[in-house]
Amino acid sequence: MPELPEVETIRRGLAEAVRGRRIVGIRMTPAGERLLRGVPTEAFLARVRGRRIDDIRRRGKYLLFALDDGATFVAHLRMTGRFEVEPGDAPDGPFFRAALQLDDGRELRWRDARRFGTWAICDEPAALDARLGPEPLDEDFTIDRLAGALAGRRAPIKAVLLDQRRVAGLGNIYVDEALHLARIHPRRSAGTLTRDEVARLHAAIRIALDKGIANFGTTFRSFVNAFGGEGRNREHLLVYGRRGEPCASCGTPIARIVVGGRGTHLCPTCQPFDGEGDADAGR
DNA sequence: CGTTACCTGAAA
DNA sequence: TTTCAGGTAACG
Repeated sequence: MPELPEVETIRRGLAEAVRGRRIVGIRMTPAGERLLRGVPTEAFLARVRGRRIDDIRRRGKYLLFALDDGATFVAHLRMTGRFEVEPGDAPDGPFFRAALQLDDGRELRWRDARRFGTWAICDEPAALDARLGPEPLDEDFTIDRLAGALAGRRAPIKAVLLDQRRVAGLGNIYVDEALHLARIHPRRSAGTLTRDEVARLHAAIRIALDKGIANFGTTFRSFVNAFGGEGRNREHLLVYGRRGEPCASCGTPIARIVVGGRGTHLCPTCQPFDGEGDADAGR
């Protein structure tokens, strides 16, 4: 479900709703235990009970709750995880797995149909940097930095952009959108991009992500913000989920192919496969 | 490097 | 009934 813009949207909502609150307890369902990946609920509770949430940050697609003892509660929503802040007496609703109880009677509730999401306590959140590439919206994400991440890679550009160690926060939707904006075919071998193409891609990544944030995220299935509201970026997408619809630039029907095992949307006219080999719009 | 597994619901 | 799903880690 969530890529950088969706996680950022949730982060902003959570910052508004729960910053400064203390965690007074936890509710964990049997299906929710998997969240902790083997850490006993009691051990997790011992780390968070009584702690004040001083800040909510984001790194890539991770949500980081800075606690008042210096520890960090790290959550990843994977495909279908949701965080919503609700009154403690509201119904749990579908896919409810766990909740952190707050000192004002509300709860930070976790719902996750597919149960891929994870919760952890981390004493050294900087360790995430070893596994994650640069933040694409930060100053230090330069054209050179992107060029370095792509250099020598033979994998399709789309696969490289989805690799969180190269650039953090991009997922299937925004990669397709960025490649379309940059007029680059998703199957182009990453290392073959010209300097001009890398520069276009660099700008396109930021445009696609900024737009997603400005529209409060893209809701295709399960994404909702911290208050249960849907994002409105879906109607602004240029290619993702628009198979068969005319390209806004040239009118050619948007194609859907598979790249790196992922459904991939592109305009075969605006994004010709001219980098190597022969044109291949279909497939 | 590509493929599979992890789960389960929703859509085709 | 079958296919697909916005993510990632673990395979071979």
